[in-house]
Amino acid sequence: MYLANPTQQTAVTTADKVFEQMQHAIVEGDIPSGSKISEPELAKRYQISRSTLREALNRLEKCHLIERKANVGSRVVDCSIEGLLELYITREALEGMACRQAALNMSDEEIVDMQTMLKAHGQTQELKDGIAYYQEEGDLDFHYKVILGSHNKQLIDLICGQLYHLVRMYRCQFGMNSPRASRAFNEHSQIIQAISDRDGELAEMLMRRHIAASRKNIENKIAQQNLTELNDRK
Amino acid sequence: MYLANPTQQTAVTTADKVFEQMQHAIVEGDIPSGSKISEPELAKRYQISRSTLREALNRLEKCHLIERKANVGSRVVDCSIEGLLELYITREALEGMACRQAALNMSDEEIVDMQTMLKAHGQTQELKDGIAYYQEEGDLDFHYKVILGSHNKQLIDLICGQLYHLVRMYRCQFGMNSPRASRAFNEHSQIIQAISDRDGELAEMLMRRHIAASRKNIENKIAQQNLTELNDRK
DNA sequence: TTAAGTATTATTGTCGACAATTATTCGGAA
DNA sequence: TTCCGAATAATTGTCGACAATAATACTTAA
Repeated sequence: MYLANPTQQTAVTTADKVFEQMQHAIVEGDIPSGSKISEPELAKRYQISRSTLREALNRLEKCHLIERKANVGSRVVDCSIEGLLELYITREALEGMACRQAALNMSDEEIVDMQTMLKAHGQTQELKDGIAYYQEEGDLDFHYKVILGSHNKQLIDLICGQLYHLVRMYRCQFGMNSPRASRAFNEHSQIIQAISDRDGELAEMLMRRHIAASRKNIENKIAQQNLTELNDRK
Repeated sequence: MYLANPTQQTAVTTADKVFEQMQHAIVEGDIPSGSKISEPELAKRYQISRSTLREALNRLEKCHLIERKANVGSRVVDCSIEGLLELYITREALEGMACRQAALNMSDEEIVDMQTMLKAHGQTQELKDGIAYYQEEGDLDFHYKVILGSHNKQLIDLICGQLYHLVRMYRCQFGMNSPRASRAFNEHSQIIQAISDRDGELAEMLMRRHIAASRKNIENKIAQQNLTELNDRK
């Protein structure tokens, strides 16, 4: 199942609904990464006029899932390794700062809530160890809670409203579930500890390491994957 | 005069042109911060249909200059002090990281170019000391060069394509030209030094301090301004 | 056969009108 | 007078058609 991000407001207009559908389709690769978007075709497929389709396309462009060129058309962004690494660099900067702000601005209730989640998360992990999926959901939940805890609208909008759609897209398309389950759990624990200690500096540092570790893990996986492909060809 | 940001591609379609005009108007306060946007009225003013106006509005929304609510309409974002501080927090995170990446990724030519700019900048400052305006332009030029030097599309797009429109808006509307002319120059020098030393860690740290100092300077100005207003009322 | 230029087709951009939703005004009852 | 509700007006969302631009196919000349 798809995890809705918490900043997304409920779709009211039909353009909103089509936007959400296309968002799913792009994130999960049903509309392939890098492919050109034909307005007439998609308008017909979703049974709407081109105007409302274009409205939906504008929102997709806003969260960096498609790119438009004037008088030429739209393409789905393509998932390159460079793009993935750039995304993680950006996450490191933004989520690191969000974590620092969370340590300063989170309410006590929010912190308790997060600790509760972590506990539940730990139990789930013990039960379904190896089953990556819930871990992934838990990971996203955790990150969302920290970001929202920053109480900084600018940060929240940039990360949840824009970056995380791309994050989910890369996770889907590169098949990167279940990264470092147990280590991630420990790292989450440390971060929550720093936040409840109101230690912004440490919180930022730990979050940055957490994301950097995730990035390096991905780099390794990709390198390993390339190696396997190389061997298969022989 | 208005300083175009370097990532903005030349306007080709009429929606683009209207977008640019409205962008100016909003940044400079001709369309007041916080005011509601009437689609029929603006379409008439710019002599275009509502469709192309809405296209322009979508781009304004993309760079966070207006906000839309379904079935209700658009408003120009309002410039609050909290918003300004949140913006600077975000800048600190993103530009700090951009600066680190610039230290790693900038070409030698780019570095030379930036050093040349700094030198010219210093002479201008000596000549027109006290005249804030050129200083401001120089400041933006410097920041743009560092950001572009990161060679990270994600960072470049987020900062130049989105944040900096808001930065310019706040600068205009709060009348914050000429902040800390001589100190800023020294800070810029140090940053360039760190970049040419390829010391990413130091470069990030210095850029973060530079922006944080700017933020604190603004906080002081606002506090002082409030104090003056309080005295005037007596 | 290849290359360039032109004609054709298809796609995107723009327009004005209608439908659906929200805001406002007006009237009546407490 | 004040508050609530219905009718009206205004605004936003959606639609289909036309205009302008880009991509494709075809023709012709070297």
